[in-house]
Amino acid sequence: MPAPDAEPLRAAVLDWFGRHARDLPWRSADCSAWGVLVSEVMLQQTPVVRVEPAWRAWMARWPEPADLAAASPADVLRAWDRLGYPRRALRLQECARAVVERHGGVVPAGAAELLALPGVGPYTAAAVQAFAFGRRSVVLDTNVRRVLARAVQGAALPAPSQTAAEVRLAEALVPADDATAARWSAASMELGALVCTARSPRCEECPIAGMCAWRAAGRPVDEHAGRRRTQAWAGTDRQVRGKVMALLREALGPVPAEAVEAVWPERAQLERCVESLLVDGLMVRVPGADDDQPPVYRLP
DNA sequence: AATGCGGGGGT
DNA sequence: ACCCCAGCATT
Repeated sequence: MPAPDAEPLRAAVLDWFGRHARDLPWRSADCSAWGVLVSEVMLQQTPVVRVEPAWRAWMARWPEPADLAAASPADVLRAWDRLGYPRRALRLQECARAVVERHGGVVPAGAAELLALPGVGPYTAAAVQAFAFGRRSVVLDTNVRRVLARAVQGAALPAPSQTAAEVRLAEALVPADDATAARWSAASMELGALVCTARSPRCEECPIAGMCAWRAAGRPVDEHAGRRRTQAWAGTDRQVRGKVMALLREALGPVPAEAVEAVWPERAQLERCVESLLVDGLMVRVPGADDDQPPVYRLP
């Protein structure tokens, strides 16, 4: 299964990348390693088009780890705005503080040091090594997984969860030298993002259509279809938490309990969500002045 | 290995 | 309506 024709495949993708790579700000030659790390955390489950303006504003406001480390969490959460999963914003600030405390304010280049940072997992650590430091690493995100599933494995889509076999395959395809490996990582991701897309792939524009196992097999349907149930959204705790966070972000000051309760009619669910937001450190409860006065809530 | 965790845009 | 998006932390 490890593609016998790895070299032509890599060459075609790298050549295509040279002509079609997007001009994203975190790819700029003068972007700092911290800028790359910030972009990667923002891009964890949030599309590029929504991250780009947020990243520009964020980096203008807090250009160095020490700047973000010194900010108030409330400001951080407001600047995060609607990027989603606001716990990531808190982790990014914890990450900034860890970089300052453990590494003197300089983003580390080693895999172990990167993985030890809050909010940094296998993907992000590999991405920072490649894109910030030009080092060889195995960058295996949803885009690369899909490209490899189709081109090499002949499947419509990768398995719901990442397998060890996928990591081995990806590893086998990464070029040996640092510079080419880093460029391959960006190129294979970009191909998945722009051409080999999940929904309606543009095979007619694909530089490796001629060597694609999925296309050669007649583009069979997804074998995991039906087993991919999406998480419901309407009425979930995630939706309720999102409403509470939106209220707190937009408020100028502390919010009365009554206003928090107004965002959702089901009392028990709202209480559960408020408690979880408190546990997550995404909000703070300030007791009322009197014992029988209701509390107020604010961002941390 | 499974779950929980936002929010918006494309199809 | 449904699906997807440069995942991570926790259980």
